[in-house]
Amino acid sequence: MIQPLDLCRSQLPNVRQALEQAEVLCQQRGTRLTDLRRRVLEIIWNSPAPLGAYAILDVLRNDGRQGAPPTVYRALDFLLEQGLIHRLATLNMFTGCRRPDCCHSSQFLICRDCGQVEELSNPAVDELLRDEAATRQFEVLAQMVEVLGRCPNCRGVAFHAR
Amino acid sequence: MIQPLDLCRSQLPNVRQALEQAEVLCQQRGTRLTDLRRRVLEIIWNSPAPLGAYAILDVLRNDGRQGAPPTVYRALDFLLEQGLIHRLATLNMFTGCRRPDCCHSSQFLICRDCGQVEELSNPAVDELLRDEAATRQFEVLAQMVEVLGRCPNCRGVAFHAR
DNA sequence: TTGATAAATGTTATCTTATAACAATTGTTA
DNA sequence: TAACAATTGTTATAAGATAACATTTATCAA
Ligand SMILES: [Zn+2]
Ligand SMILES: [Zn+2]
Ligand SMILES: [Zn+2]
Ligand SMILES: [Zn+2]
Repeated sequence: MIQPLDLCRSQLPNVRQALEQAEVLCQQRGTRLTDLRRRVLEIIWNSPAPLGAYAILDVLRNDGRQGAPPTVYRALDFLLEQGLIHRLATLNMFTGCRRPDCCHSSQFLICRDCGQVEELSNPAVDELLRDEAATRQFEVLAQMVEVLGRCPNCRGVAFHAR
Repeated sequence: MIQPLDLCRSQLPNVRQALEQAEVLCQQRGTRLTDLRRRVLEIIWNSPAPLGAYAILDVLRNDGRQGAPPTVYRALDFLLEQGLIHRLATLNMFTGCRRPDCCHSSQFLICRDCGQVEELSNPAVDELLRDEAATRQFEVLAQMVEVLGRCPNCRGVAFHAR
């Protein structure tokens, strides 16, 4: 069976890098990046666009592995806890974190057409929201900032456009 | 049957105001705020915390009205289109818009404990995100900014705390 | 090495959120 | 009043997520 997307073990350089970094981080933290968890992370990184839990499950089953939704969601929970992936609330999907080494608040540019996601980490956004919260004596626990739109590719922005 | 929350036609001043404003806006726009749509808006405004679609459906059925999920979702779609309500992606819930008259991007402070929501509309946040997007030639279609945390009440912030 | 314990995964069932498809009703206009 | 469009009712189902318990695997002390 041929996969429509390249979700097999293609091992693009950035994917290998992400996996290696995850390995190191988990070792440092004393947490266990098991086969299943590593594979889920790999599936997410191999996808050009964020994936939903059930899409991940499909790939796992294609691997020949047994599993049901909890299998995937537990792996995702671990990866979220470790900051190795992010959940996109507007899409109910998951995407690999570009900076899993440092705790950060991020903003996402999500292309409506091709699904590609860009992860930003602009401290000014974070500060602005913290200021607004502080003014109202509101304690911030988490931020979700997602911008939906169209990426340059899907807009057909000319190559020479500065 | 007694309602746990005050979701009946309590007609708090701000609720009445919101409904009247919705009426006016729809008239100006030539859109139809039908009984069902008005009632759904009223249910949302009567609730101290945002409501899910199925919670709204429960109230409608308590009204003695017939209905199924599509009944509610269609009304919600209309209210969203008209900018009379917002959808909170992190909660899958809906809350009344505080400024339905003018198009705006908003930020939400959502209390994890009591569910209360504060709607902000800080243009600086909007601009910052637009700038980031523009830098990357990304066309912005919608923004979702939700801050999860704890409100002053739930933190037990002292009354005299400046 | 073995037994006890904790952690991770498998499995079944169920819950929540959302939509597709089509029928019936209501409103609008010619 | 007939024709048409918009709204609502109805049934069924898709999609996302979790609860509860069984089984397996890893860890560690004896
Ligand atoms: Zn990140
Ligand atoms: Zn795109
Ligand atoms: Zn608003
Ligand atoms: Zn609170």
